[in-house]
Parts: sequence; C-alpha cells; structure tokens
Amino acid sequence: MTNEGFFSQVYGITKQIPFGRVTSYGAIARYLGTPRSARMVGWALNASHLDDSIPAHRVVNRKGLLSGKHHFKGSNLMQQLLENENVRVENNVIVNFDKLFWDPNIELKMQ
DNA sequence: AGTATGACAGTCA
DNA sequence: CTGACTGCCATAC
Repeated sequence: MTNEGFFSQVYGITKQIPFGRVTSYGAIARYLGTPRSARMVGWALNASHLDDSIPAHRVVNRKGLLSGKHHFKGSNLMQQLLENENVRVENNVIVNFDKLFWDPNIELKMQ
C-alpha cells in the first residue's frame, strides 16, 4: 500500500505543535523533505478540516499571517483559538511570530 | 496525459 | 516591511 501520503505526514507534525506555539507551511514542508511543497502543506491542512485533532490554527505562512483564517468555520475562529493560547494576533498577523515560531526541523529533529 | 488550482516561499524593488 | 513576479510540488478533474 502506498504511503499514507503527504497529508498524513503534515497531520503528524501539526498535531505535535506544542501549546502556544506556531509554525509555517514551509517549515513543515521542509521537515517532510520537500521545502518546495509548502503549498501542499496548505492543501493538506485543507483536508485536515475533517479532523478536529489537528490544530491547523497554529500553522500560518512565513509572514505569520493567518492566511487560512478565511477557511475556518468562523471568520475569526482562527484568531480566537490563537488568542486562547496566549498568542497575540493583530490585523490577522501573529505578534512576536519570531518568538512563537516552532520549527519541527529543530524541535523535533534536535531532540 | 494535460490543465487548473492552492491555507506558500524566495527574490527583487 | 510591503508589494509584485516567479518557481515548485501534489491533488483533482
């Protein structure tokens, strides 16, 4: 059987994102070995919509912009979830994104 | 098999 | 930092 596919891999990492932390699509894609497939990560998360266990709200683009907020149920649900984790969000952009940034290539690989 | 789409990233100005 | 253009990969039709 073919691998679970790109999606399951993205799910696995996204689920491992710690509380109050955020990461970017490129970081996940790079961890999968395809730094060029950042768009696929977004696509995968799109399918992750079917899974509530996937904190997709912790995944944003490289600028820390809630690019996927428009895809959530509520228009401001994504921001609400982030603020619920002590993550400050202003103008759809995560504040202190560089501090809250959680890189799987480091956190997962290093440990 | 080819075209179109997509929650992006990198580079240049 | 922001805006515009290009590149790249995987899925769907």
